[in-house]
Formats: sequence, C-alpha cells, structure tokens
Amino acid sequence: MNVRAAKDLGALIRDRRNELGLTQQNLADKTGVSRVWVVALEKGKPSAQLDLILRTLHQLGLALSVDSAKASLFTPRIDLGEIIRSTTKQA
Amino acid sequence: MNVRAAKDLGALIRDRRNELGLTQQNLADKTGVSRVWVVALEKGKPSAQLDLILRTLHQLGLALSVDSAKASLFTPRIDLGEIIRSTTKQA
DNA sequence: CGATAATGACAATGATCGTTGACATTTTTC
DNA sequence: GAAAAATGTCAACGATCATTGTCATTATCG
Repeated sequence: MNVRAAKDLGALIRDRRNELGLTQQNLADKTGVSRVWVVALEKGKPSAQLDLILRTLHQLGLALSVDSAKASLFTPRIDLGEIIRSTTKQA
Repeated sequence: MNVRAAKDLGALIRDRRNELGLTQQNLADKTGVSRVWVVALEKGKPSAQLDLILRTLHQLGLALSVDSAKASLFTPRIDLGEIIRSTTKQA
C-alpha cells in the first residue's frame, strides 16, 4: 500500500497488528519501543523516526519500499507466488 | 527498491538527487529542510523523521510504500504503462 | 454483571532532533 | 592551475523526541 502521509502508515500498522492479534503492548515489547509510541504511531505521528518505523514494520512482517511516484500508480505488484500456486494446485 | 535500513534510503535518495542534477542545497530548499539534514539523511540517518522523509521523496518524484515482507520478494512491480506503450506503438 | 485486559491521555524527564553559522575539504568549471 | 561550487563536519541552541509512571475510559471474557 502507498504511504502518502503519516496517517496512512498509522492506519496500515494498526490494521496489520490486529490481523496478527497483537496488542499495542505486545508490538511495543517485540519492537523495543514504548506503548505510548505505538499509540502515537498508529494515530499518525509525522515525527516518528525511521529506524523505529523499520523495526515495527519488521515485527509485523511488513517491508518498506520506494518507487517512482508515477510508477506507484501504474505498476501494480503482481503476486507471482499466488498465481503459480493457484494454477498448479490441480491434483 | 526495498528499504531495509536507513542506509538504503540514503543511497537511494542520493542517487535520485544526482539523477535529477540537484545539489544538496537545492533539495534542501525545495523540501524545506537544512542542508545539514540532507547530508545526514544521505549518509543513512536512522533517526530521520517520517514527515521530512516523505517531503524529500516527494520532491524527488518518489513515493513510499509498504508491502508484505514476503511479497516484496515475490511480487514484482509490472509497469503496465510501458507495456501498453510499447505494444501499441506500431504506426 | 463483574473482573480483567486493552487502549487513550497526561505530565515530567533526560536524550536527541533539526537549525544556523562557520570553516575545511573535495569536486567541478573555466 | 585558479576560482567557484559542492560537500562534509563541527558546535551551540531551542525545540521536540521517546520513555516512564499514572490514571481514565473502553473492550473483552468468564
């Protein structure tokens, strides 16, 4: 997903954390940050620091990437793994 | 490109800035940050803050995105625009 | 319902940020 | 090679960070 502003990242992280069934405290502990920071991050903290963000995403099984702004609109990610899986599953 | 650590982002930004023929001062002015900060960022500043990073990338025509860590390995970006362009260009 | 967990908010603190201004060191241009 | 531009580095400063501890408010579970 595209991250245009801090709020995008916050929402994304909160959703993913819930997907994994983690509490804010769980995530904070695993990541090595305070729970207060996680709360702020999910609220869309613009001043959040890069390394803490990277560590948080890592704990959530997420990764950060940078692409051309135009590309991010017209170059969708194609999940080759899923395509291969679903086209070869015929027993 | 994938950003695993602050240094990745720094290298990426420096390369892109040079591609565009901008000086550190140029980029700093456009982005509204100090040149010292740009220098540090390109060197791989882990404590760089999200909003400043987003503003910098924006000025470079770059965008930030978050994907599944696994996905980022197996879901390449497909440039549909380029595909359409090159398959319809026959006069 | 009652108890417990989870989340949101606040203040106080030490640590660190990003800025300005200056100077040294490349790198580029003529 | 000389001049100019670009880059790297430093110190001092006010501003802000991330942390801890605490308490109020929701959710969740038995």
